[in-house]
Amino acid sequence: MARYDTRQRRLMLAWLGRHADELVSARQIAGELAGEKVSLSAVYRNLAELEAEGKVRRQSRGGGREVLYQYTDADACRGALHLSCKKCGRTCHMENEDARRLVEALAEAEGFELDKKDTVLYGVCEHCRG
Amino acid sequence: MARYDTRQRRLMLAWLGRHADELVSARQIAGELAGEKVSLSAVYRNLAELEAEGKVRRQSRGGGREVLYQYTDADACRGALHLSCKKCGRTCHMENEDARRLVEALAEAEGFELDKKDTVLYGVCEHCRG
DNA sequence: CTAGTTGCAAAGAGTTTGCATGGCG
DNA sequence: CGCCATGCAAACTCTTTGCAACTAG
Repeated sequence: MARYDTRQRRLMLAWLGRHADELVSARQIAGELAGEKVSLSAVYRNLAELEAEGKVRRQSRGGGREVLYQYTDADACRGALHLSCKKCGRTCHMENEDARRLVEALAEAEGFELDKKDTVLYGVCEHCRG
Repeated sequence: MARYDTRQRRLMLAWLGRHADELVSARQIAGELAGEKVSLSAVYRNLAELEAEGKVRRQSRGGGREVLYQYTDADACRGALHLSCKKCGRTCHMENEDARRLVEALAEAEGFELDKKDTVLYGVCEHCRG
């Protein structure tokens, strides 16, 4: 995957880098890069590839009415729980120790085995609460 | 909304009642009721109405690749956290007291204000763990 | 030169909508 | 009878795919 370093891929990664951890739609990315002549299909194909590589996470909002992509550092995600802020759209990672404790408490109280990589907690982040 | 009591609506509610708390797709519902001559558009329109009434929750799986509906008792959902089982597809409600504690712990540890009605925790339920 | 990538347009899947018809009250 | 709901097909949106042209290595 991603064997060639193309102009489109480079532009996309550059844009994503400037918007790391934000939730953005495919259309939005294509719109931003339209001036640079990057087609919508290239955006979709590269997003799929980045998702397979674990560099992009795909998630939805509004019960599936909106599909959004998020460029993240894969390492920061390992074993972390995702907290998505409804105000600023950013995602923070719950610290591993806290996450582990939460998962444990859930297993004990409800007998429910939480899958961290599939769940996203929605709410308002520390920064936006001020 | 739902001012008339139609045959289609009655059939849909009956079927949903038999599958309460399960995650089902619109297509699946329409398929089950196809023999009863209920059109796909009626299914969609009634689902939208039920969602507006708070009797059906819409949620997605696989980052938006799948949109599923869930018929729930609105009262049981008040203030509860949803736990969705990836194996049996059922949703259980986390007890209020436990949910409250979790929300509090999250606020304290991460400064994150969890929105219960928007988040769904994925994993494996007590029953399926055996 | 060879193989991965792109662009475009067509194909798909899922969902919504317009309009005439049908059915509840 | 009046108005809401339904069915059907067309319209839409988002995403994927086929294929010829292009380009990185």
